[in-house]
Amino acid sequence: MHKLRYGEIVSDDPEFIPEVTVIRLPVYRRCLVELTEQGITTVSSARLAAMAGVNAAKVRKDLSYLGSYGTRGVGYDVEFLLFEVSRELGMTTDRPVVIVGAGNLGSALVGYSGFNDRGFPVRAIFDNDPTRIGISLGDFEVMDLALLGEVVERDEVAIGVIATPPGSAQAVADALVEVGIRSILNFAPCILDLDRSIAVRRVDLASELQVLSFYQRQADPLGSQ
Amino acid sequence: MHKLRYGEIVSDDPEFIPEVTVIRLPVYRRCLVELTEQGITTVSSARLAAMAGVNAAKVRKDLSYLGSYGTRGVGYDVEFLLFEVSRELGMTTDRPVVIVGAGNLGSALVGYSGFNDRGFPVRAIFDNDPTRIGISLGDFEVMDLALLGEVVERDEVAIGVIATPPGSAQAVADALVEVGIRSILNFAPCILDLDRSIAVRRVDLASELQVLSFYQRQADPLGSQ
DNA sequence: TAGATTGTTAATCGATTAACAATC
DNA sequence: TAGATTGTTAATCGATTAACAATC
Repeated sequence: MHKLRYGEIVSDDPEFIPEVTVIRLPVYRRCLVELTEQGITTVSSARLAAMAGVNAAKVRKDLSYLGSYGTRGVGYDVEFLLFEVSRELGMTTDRPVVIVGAGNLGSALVGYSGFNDRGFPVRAIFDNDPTRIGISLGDFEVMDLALLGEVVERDEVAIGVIATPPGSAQAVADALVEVGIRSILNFAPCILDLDRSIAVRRVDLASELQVLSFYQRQADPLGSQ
Repeated sequence: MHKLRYGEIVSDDPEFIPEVTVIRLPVYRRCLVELTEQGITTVSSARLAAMAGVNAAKVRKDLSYLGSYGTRGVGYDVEFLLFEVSRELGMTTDRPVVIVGAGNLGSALVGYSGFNDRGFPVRAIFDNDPTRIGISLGDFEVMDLALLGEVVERDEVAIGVIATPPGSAQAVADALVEVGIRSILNFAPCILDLDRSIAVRRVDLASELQVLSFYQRQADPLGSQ
């Protein structure tokens, strides 16, 4: 079977799911979890759309990429759809995570329960600064980056999180790929140059604030010049 | 003058900049900062594109929304373009920030230097849990959420950051809007229901991991079922 | 002048959404 | 059966990008 690489465009492949749809799947999933908690067993595309903040046609189109999981005249079975979306997102198995960079952000992420709760258990946090190695952060002790390969192999780590300053991010990314990591979540404000087969998601907190700042300036141009 | 609201589509307005372009401006800005640090004074769209990980036509198109700041046959003056992009992003003035929610994530964000460094000084962190109020976090003491309005007015706070569990996020968002905040960065994994005039950016760390998990499952379907 | 590179147009591509037949 | 709602098609909309005249 042909295996899709991250970013590869094969829109006539029957298994192809557009990236914009993939990005919305976690939103739908969260809505379905909420419905389950409320004891609601069936949901229409209109209701799911209202919860997710999108329109109903988009929900139906997005879900149709996964299969025909709805029932005409009725809607979607919440439990079944939640299972299918979770499966599509590869959440039937845990994906262990390591964090590189034990500064403010890394220290926070290592203690962030949202990862563990959703099937992404943190296995270790690394740094290359001798003054940081050995420090205790909750249940973890900051490890020497030199031990990365060992931990990744031992704990079958699937995802590397980069929480270093931008200057070190590329070297860390290369090191992660070197030891076999294929998926990277990058918090450093820089663009990583990696093989197209490596999946990278970037989260840039300052960029988000800058986007808000842009719209604030537009809304009130005089007060902000 | 007609003032653009967040999300309002007025593509024939000569001042209109597509949101996709706005989202890329911080990336270009960071590249320009890097070029400045390297002492490079002129840059072509091709070089800027390579740094930003996009294509040159997109760079030129994006920058053309801001004005004609390049010189044919030469390129863009780095310093001048950096100034113009920064101005467009409303970065000529500081935008004070408050954080609501003093859990793991909020505690980390309050100490994250990336905010302060880029013109978004954190002014306070709030919680409504009596066991957290009064706790010291670096330079800050966790404040009672009841004092939100007072601080926002006194410090002319521009942006509210929500770092609460999803269950409290909507109430916190309503409280922020109530005291005059028009821009919100939401870390809670939920969709906020707010007036369209309020600019909201959502950062969902678990969603990002789920997207990576999706592509990992596609790359290796057998090992991850 | 010759070479380089922008700014912009127009073509292409992909995403969104309205509409409706299928069907529960 | 009548009403509801999906799944999918086709129309629309917007974003990307190739191409090139303008011009430094």
